[in-house]
Amino acid sequence: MADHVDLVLEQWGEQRPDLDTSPMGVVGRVGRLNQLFDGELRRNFARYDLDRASFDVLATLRRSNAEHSLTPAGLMRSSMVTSGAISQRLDRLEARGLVTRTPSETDGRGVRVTLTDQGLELIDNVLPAHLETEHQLLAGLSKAEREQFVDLLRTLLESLGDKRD
Amino acid sequence: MADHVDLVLEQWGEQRPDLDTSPMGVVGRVGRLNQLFDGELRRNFARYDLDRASFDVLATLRRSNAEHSLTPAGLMRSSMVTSGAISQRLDRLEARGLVTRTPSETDGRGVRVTLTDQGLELIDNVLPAHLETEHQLLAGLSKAEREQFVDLLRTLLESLGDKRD
DNA sequence: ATAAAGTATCTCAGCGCTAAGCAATTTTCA
DNA sequence: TGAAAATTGCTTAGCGCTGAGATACTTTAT
Repeated sequence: MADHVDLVLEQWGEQRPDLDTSPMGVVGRVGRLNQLFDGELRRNFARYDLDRASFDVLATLRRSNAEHSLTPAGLMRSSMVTSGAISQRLDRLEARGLVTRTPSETDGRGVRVTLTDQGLELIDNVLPAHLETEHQLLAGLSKAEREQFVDLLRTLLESLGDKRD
Repeated sequence: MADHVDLVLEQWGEQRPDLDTSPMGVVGRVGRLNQLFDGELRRNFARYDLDRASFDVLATLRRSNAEHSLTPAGLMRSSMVTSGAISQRLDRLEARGLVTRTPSETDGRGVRVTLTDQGLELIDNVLPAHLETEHQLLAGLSKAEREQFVDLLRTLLESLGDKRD
């Protein structure tokens, strides 16, 4: 009947009854949920010597096209981190032989990042367990509730300018 | 009609039509939403030389009780970070004169963290703008949708063991 | 009374990210 | 065409967090 954020809002009601702290009920819960998700997902990744950052790169390459390749800029847009973070992620993955970097043929500045056979094998091995974990994380919601939830999340994301890039 | 995650799911549908990737529609959006929230909130905090971590500590102390004090362990439970992180956060806040650390009178191991007058003034100054920012971040949802959203978030958090501590 | 287990807090090495800045290349547009 | 602006990818200093471990104190159990 009550989660941690309910307690937080009660406390605000006592100490600062003049403020409308209800927005925290949403923003706070989204942050907390994200942290709980993250902790649970990390356990799976660790079994393959992966973290969420590496997984994101490998998964993005895997789904992008049949060649499993993309530019660093493309990876950056998809993952919402800075270009420096992408460079470093690629350094690590390249050192492990999971991706390769080759110069673009059409753009002298560009690089093409491609999943190696080993990288492809790894991500395809991780994926089923990852999806099963995510599935279990959502077990507390009925199918109808999950759909409702997705609709609300999408509405909010769109209102904040989240786009298909 | 479509956000970034819709594109992601389309791509998975093309490259791995055998997998049920629908859980990503929830988990991915929660992560993305959290990052968008975070970026927007940071702008406000920066105006007061704060980050989200410092704000969380100050706000937790502010709402906890009339003395605005708590133990490091209490702060840790509330914020979902490790004890090391709390120690370092307190180091910074103490150096800025926003909180004090005094030995507990009843427990030789314990410490009581208290908001200074300056800390109290700062957090009370930041709060209204912070709430206004959060309010605007949620402007894309109607009142009814927001309530629905909160209910779903709470249901999910409870199912994951989120408690009132 | 005392040993063992538990708790509270802190320290620190290692890690990944950001922010700022750089070099190289491509695009824009007067 | 040529200069300015934009884009691409990289480097690096600085920062905050985690994870492991240390210290000191308290509680539990015998």
